[in-house]
Amino acid sequence: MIGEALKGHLDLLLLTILSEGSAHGYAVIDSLRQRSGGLFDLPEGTIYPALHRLEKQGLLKSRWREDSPRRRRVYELTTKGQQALAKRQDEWKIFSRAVNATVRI
Amino acid sequence: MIGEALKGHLDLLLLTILSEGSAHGYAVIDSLRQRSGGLFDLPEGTIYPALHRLEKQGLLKSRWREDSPRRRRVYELTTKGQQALAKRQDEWKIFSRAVNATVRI
DNA sequence: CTTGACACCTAGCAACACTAGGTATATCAT
DNA sequence: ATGATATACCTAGTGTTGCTAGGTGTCAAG
Repeated sequence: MIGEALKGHLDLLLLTILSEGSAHGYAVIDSLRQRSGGLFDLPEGTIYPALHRLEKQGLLKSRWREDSPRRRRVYELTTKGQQALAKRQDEWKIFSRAVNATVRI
Repeated sequence: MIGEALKGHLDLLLLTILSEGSAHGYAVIDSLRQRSGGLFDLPEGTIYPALHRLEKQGLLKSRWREDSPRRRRVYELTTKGQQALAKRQDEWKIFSRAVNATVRI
């Protein structure tokens, strides 16, 4: 990635992906890579702890999917997670606008 | 500020401010507050260490301005700092575009 | 049967913004 | 005079975070 740029914005990305349907960790990594045009090619050591953190905060809930050939932990947004997503979207808009205003782009 | 959102983007802001003329720390804080519409109201404990860091990296150079009533350390961009600014601007564009693409704003 | 993709996990690290304290000078109101 | 406020600088320590680097195990392809 680009240094420390992602810090503080990863939650928004994860919540966004999961707002469009439940998914397991590895699939989230793929989605992020595809939707960002390859920029967000994040290591597992970034994604898994982040998902655990979000679940701990009550924004996600997970279950083991046993019917698939491989064991997978599938995450989905909680109601609280949906509200958090809306808030993070607002914060991103405000933040990016403020950066653009400061940098004059 | 908004949590950890600023992390990794502060250098871009500081280099931008100083690219438009030399300034001392306190003035930089004011500029950031004004240009961001009040959002970037950053504490001195954020600004001063950041300026020191940038100077250590050779992107800024500073001198004590003695002719003003108060002692002030005035910073200005080096050539290396100008190049770094251009790079940070590119990175910000790429990053914000990728976030917007992922979030679909 | 070994290589690689899939799929999960975590301890420890490095970087960063920030808190909370400090020093000192100038200005303004009481 | 004097206390308060704004200006102007500094830094040790903290908390959060993304990432590195290691690990386990399954499955398909060569």
